[in-house]
Amino acid sequence: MRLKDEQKFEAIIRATLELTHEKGLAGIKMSELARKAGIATGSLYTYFEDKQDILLSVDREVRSRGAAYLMQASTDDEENYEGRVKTYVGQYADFVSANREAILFIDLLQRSPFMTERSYQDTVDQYRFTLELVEEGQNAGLVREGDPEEMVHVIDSIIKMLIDHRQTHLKGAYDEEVRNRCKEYVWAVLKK
Amino acid sequence: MRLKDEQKFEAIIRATLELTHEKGLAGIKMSELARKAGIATGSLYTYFEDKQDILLSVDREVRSRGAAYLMQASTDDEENYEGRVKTYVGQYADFVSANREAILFIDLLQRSPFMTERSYQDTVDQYRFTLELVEEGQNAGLVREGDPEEMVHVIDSIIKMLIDHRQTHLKGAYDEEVRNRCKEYVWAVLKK
Amino acid sequence: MRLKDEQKFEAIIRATLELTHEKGLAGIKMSELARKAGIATGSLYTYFEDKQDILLSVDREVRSRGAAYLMQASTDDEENYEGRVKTYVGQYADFVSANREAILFIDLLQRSPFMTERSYQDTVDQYRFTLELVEEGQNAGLVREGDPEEMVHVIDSIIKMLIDHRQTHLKGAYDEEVRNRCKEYVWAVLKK
Amino acid sequence: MRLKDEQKFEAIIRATLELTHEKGLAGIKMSELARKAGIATGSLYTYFEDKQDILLSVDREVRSRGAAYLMQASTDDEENYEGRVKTYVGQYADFVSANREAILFIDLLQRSPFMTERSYQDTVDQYRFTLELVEEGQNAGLVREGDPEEMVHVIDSIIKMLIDHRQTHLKGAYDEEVRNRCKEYVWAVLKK
DNA sequence: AATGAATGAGAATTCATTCAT
DNA sequence: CATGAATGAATTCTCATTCAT
Repeated sequence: MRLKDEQKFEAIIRATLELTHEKGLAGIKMSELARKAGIATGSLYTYFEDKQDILLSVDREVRSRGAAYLMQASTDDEENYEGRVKTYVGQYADFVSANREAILFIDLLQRSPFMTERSYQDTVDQYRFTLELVEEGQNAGLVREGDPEEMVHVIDSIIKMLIDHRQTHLKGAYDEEVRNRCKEYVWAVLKK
Repeated sequence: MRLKDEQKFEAIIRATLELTHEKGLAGIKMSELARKAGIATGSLYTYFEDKQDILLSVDREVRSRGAAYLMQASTDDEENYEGRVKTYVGQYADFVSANREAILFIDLLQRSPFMTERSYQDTVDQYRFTLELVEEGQNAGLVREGDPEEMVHVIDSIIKMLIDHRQTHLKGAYDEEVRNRCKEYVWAVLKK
Repeated sequence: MRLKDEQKFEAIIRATLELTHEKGLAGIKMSELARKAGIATGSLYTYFEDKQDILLSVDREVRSRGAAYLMQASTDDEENYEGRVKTYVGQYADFVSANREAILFIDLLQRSPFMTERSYQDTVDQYRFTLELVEEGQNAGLVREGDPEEMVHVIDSIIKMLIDHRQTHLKGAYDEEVRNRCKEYVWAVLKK
Repeated sequence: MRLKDEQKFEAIIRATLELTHEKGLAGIKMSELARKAGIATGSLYTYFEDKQDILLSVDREVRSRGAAYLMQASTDDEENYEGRVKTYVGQYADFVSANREAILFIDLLQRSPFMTERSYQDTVDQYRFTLELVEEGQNAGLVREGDPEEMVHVIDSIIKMLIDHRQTHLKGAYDEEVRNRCKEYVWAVLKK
């Protein structure tokens, strides 16, 4: 797998995300996928075992890229907690905006029959940094009591909804304004 | 269509929601759907034009039932605004919990090859009551400034996330505790 | 079969002919046939065994009516042979015009898989009168030499074509003019 | 469509004509058609959209070949008009005899649920040469008066009937004798 | 008898996967 | 390796026939 052409591998991933965005998981046909990736149908099988392999590989790839991004998100030099949270939320919002297709893909795959097993741990790992930020706030008495994990999910859903709503329903572009609203709403939920 | 038996119509809708929950949209086979609904495969075509017609009809049906439920939700005799919001959120949470399959279905259908077009208006109608509640709060100076429609979506996503997280990740049943947390988080987002 | 309602039997025959005219044999659906005949689908099976039985029955019925008509065609009191031929052709043309649907039906059924066997004799019987008229002319030295049976078929096809062409392509009604042209062309073929 | 193999396209057309001849239009099954054409069922869909597309394509193909044949039919070096007509009728009869399946197919397709619309023009084009020959004869005072188009149809039906009668009813082969009879009968109809 | 919904065998169609070029 | 036509198993859909009302 993935012998010669790293570029084609990339193209297939991109095509999968685009196609999922357009027609959902159920709408992915190997022939269309190939066309979108600019290769022949048969060539898909040079890079991947079968259809499920493509989907799971895209999932893996996209998750690891997301984790990498969130890992390197820095909040260090901010003085107070609220500021650090907002900085982080801003970064997270940027990431979500830049990776809407990937996020949708993961979301759909999660609840699909293609997903045989998916360790819950994966998801936890991904949110480790956010989780720690929330727990720190709780320890400092700045954040409301409650299951931090649940709170992370709520935060996550708020940010995704704000960005999706802006782009899908209002046809507007992601901008500083949405970014700030993410910060506001998240902080409203967190603060004691 | 739908000549004889209202019960069969119902059975098909129920079977569609169950099957979608179990295997995703792509996993719906007419034969299995018929078996689950307790009728012959061919009979599906007595009630519906084709597969897409089934899915779009289920979508329509489920949406209109949701809208009907939310319309009749009463908050009248509560004295103060906060109390009325929380009563409403509680009812909303009950509804979401009782209709998870339907909500998943709508969500998946949205991005699927079966969905040709979907007027945004549909969604707005559904949220009319919630929208009015938010606007009332803003007029009374009790709710934060901001696009009320966006706020409604945020509220919606918070409630759905809380319930989904409890049931999917924590394998817990929906109960008074989750219900209360919905109220808390929503109020935190709304209040000035 | 054909117990109570002779009228329904008639209606089914008429519906079959109409439907065949509109969509050909391949386009006959039991449900549509029933609707056109003004009865329920299931009722077709009260009058006929199955689909093939309908088609063969219609064939039998229509043929026997045609034969009856042609049998009673009279040419007796005309003085000369040419006049008798033309009188007969006129009557035959009237018949063809009045029974276009039935004639088309027989024609299509002839070459269809529904027609398991069809004794050649049937056809010959039908044309007996015409045949005798031709043979009489040959014996009197008024008609060209040649296989009389073949000649009858040629005459038949000329008349049908003239009437069909007028009605189908020219959208015109059958009238004295076409009737006369039938006589002319037929006599041109026959006369020595 | 029709990307690779012109031969397969040909095979499908041939198979369609054969199958129609054997079992009628209603008897054409995609699976059988594929078997007869020597390809897999699914491959039919590489060359054609669906069943209707096959039938209409065969119709188009067969008509255009017929038109091409009749176009190139030469009558040039014959001295007199009668001779030229007879030469042409002979060629026409050869063509009809060699293409009975195609002619049957067109005839059946005409009145079938597959035929949506069929411009009358198509047929006229096909007969252009015959038409001109008749008109020439009329102008020279050698051919009877009358609508030339109608006359062409009559001629056409005579030739088809003669050949069909010989082959179907008399089980005889097409030969010089039938060919000559075609000439005789047609000339009898035309000549003034 | 009449009705028309229900049935399911069978035909049409789709599409992941293979394979000859 | 790349290609895209070919394959046929799996699925959707049709419709003659049956049957409960």
